[in-house]
Amino acid sequence: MTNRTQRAERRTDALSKERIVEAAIAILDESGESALTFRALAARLATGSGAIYWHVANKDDLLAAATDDVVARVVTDVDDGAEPRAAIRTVALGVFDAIDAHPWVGTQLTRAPWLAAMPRIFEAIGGRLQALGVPERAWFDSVSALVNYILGVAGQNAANARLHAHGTGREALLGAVAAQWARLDPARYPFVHRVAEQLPAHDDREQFLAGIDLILAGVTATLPAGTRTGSDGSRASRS
Amino acid sequence: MTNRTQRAERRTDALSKERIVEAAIAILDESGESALTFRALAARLATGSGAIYWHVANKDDLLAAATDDVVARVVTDVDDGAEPRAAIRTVALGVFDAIDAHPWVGTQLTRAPWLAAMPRIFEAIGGRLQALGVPERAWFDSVSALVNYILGVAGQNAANARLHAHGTGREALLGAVAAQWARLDPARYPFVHRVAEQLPAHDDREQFLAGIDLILAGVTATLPAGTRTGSDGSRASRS
DNA sequence: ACCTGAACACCGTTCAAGT
DNA sequence: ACCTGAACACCGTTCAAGT
Repeated sequence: MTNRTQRAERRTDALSKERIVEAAIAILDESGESALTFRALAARLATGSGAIYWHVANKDDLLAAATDDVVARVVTDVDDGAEPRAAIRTVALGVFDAIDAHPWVGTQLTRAPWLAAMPRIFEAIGGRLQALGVPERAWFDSVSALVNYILGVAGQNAANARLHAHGTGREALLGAVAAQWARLDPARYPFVHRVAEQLPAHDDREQFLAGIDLILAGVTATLPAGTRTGSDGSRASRS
Repeated sequence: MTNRTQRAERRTDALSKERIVEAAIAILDESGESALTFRALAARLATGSGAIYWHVANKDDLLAAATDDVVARVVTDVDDGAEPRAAIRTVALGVFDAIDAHPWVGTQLTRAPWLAAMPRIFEAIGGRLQALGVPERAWFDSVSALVNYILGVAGQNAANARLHAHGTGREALLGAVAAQWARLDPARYPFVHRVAEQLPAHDDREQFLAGIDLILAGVTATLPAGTRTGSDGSRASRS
């Protein structure tokens, strides 16, 4: 009987998967992916490194749980009544911003795409494709295209953030890449030369959205005749 | 004088960055990313681990060189006279197949996108967008969309390959994911449920191409009026 | 100039021992 | 049932010492 109440009144500092994941996210956000070690985690939780293994299978399991935590927060609260294309843009931007705030999420998403976070993204986007009038046989290819694009950007941003952590600022990084591209043989890399000029000034978030709009334009263009409704979503948004 | 000829007649087993990269690729292909250690590399090259550091800055440098090696082979030999859309598909498929054959390339490409391999892909695809009539202000966003999509798929494939290495076969993996998706609450994940059925039967390569076609359809759809030529590349290819 | 290999400062993970 | 922390089997990287 007393056991019962004791368990209910469990001290808040008792170890649990939730508290471990929470601490892991804090370390990842504060100090980056390389700072998350079982020793650092144990120190922050004031326990032994072995204790963590009682609640978590291994480091991959821990990272998967942390990633799912962040993604779940983003994907769920999107207005259900919104126009499908707008809703897809909102979801995609949500994932983009989440990775901007937690770059390690980008790394995880591209390394372990089958984890719990993935169905969340699939559902959030896929449901809207359906509403858009995309025929069922094209569903899978269409979500897949959008999600793979999002994951590609996620990986890039995470990689850039890794450099930022090493001291390089965003401008310095873009400048260095632009300079490297400008140094390539113009005869063999004419296109890269032209694009290099646009690189330092471009806005990551705007370019991300432009890509989403491009894919949505493709989805709309391949819609069965007579189903097309609303704008084609290809307008370059400037806000 | 004798030094001169001696250097020219250097034994083929002398250490060099090329030989190190070659050995690294062999280890990566034969035994996967986790098998590439400086100790294993030193053993294969019959030298000390420290010797490798004379020719290579660190492990990242080594992986970047190995990746560039593989990508360079793929991207260069694409027919220059081909129709732009067909050429883009060829380049994309080349990268896809390279990652299929060397999954570790996918990991690297998504982790270090600014490396030497990236301008190669940008040029190969961007040049064709130009030929397609895409206006200059849309170049950057368009290549970026295509390349990010390719990188997204690259990451996925690499992740899947990591599982394959751990013993799980492709069918078993797809089956497990499909089963996991089918177990989700149908009320909250209706779309995922429907798509789960298509998952085990789908062809990765075809789906990849479908995504490329979707983006190309979007590029075509947003082309200035009067510029559109040829097919819109949106045909769902079944072979 | 280039190579050797022991040593350093770490990791993730395990496990006997405790409560 | 849960926690402790030393120990194990690794890593990437460095560096004095060799040739």
